Amino acid sequence: MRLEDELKQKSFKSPHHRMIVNVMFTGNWLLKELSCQLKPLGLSSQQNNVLGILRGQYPNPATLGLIQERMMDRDSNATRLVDKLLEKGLVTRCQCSENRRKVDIIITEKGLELLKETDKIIQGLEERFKQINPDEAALIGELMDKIRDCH
Amino acid sequence: MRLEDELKQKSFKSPHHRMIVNVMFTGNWLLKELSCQLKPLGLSSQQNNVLGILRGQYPNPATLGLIQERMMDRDSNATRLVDKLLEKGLVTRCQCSENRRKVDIIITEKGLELLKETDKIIQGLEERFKQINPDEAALIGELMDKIRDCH
DNA sequence: CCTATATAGTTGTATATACAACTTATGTTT
DNA sequence: AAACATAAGTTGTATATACAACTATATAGG
Repeated sequence: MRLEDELKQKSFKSPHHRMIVNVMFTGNWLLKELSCQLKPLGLSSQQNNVLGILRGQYPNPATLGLIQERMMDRDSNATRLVDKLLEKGLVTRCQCSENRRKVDIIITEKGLELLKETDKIIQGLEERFKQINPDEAALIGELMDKIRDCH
Repeated sequence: MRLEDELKQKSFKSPHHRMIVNVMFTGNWLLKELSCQLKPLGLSSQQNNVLGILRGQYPNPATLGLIQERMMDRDSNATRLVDKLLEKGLVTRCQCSENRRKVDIIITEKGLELLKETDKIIQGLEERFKQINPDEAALIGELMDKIRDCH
């Protein structure tokens, strides 16, 4: 559906205005599609994001700082996200012996297993977008980079 | 900055995967840019969104239902958003006499004045994206529509 | 009419988010 | 080595969000 129909709005002031609103709207739309599919697994999109980062480090530990700088949404509270994952047994956490200010966080076997499920969800999402061909997908990616490159 | 550098990640599994992550990331990034500029005016982006919808109806009233179906984020609680705007004197609210289940919400003069300020902010944002030319902006808009058009 | 159903908002609650203040540990000066 | 500064996490709190349950009004059927 066109953005104008989604928002029941006749038009936008300029192509740039329409672009800004549409990227925010579509980003949020995508996030909700994803969240809603992750929910049955008991994961929020942010928790899934953290798990993915931990898998990237596996079998090495990650610190909260490392997690934070790689998260999609930097402002959220990594400590409490990790708390949640800990409760579910998806990660382990212990004080780093070399630098006791740091905490070492490692994804567990159970966490890795769960990620296999979420991988399938992401893959399902990708397949849902087959009306977008790979060239277009790449183009969209480049254009997004370009939007953020405005200083 | 490229998405890979933002997230300190080497690569993505496919152009589609990169697209999905990049649209979510960039949408959120845009939202924060906007929110952070609206904050000095004491408005959240959602409150600004509602005010804009009310201006679209002005001088006619809008009901909560109408607001809800036009909001960028439909799941948020329109009642409480309007409460906030009411506290700030930016809207009036009264029971609709023809159908007493409905409430008529109208933007006040003060609300209209404030929107002039937020218009400037949006315009400022648009100008920040001058590295994107109007054709590209239009293209991005169309591609966003296409992403959501996947049934 | 009286009951059932649908509509329009409101309220409650659990969770999440944003931001600032606070600990604790390490590094740096003098 | 004491004092100060910085770094890495944690905690507190106010606000926001998501979802479900609830209230009040209106419409429709028997």
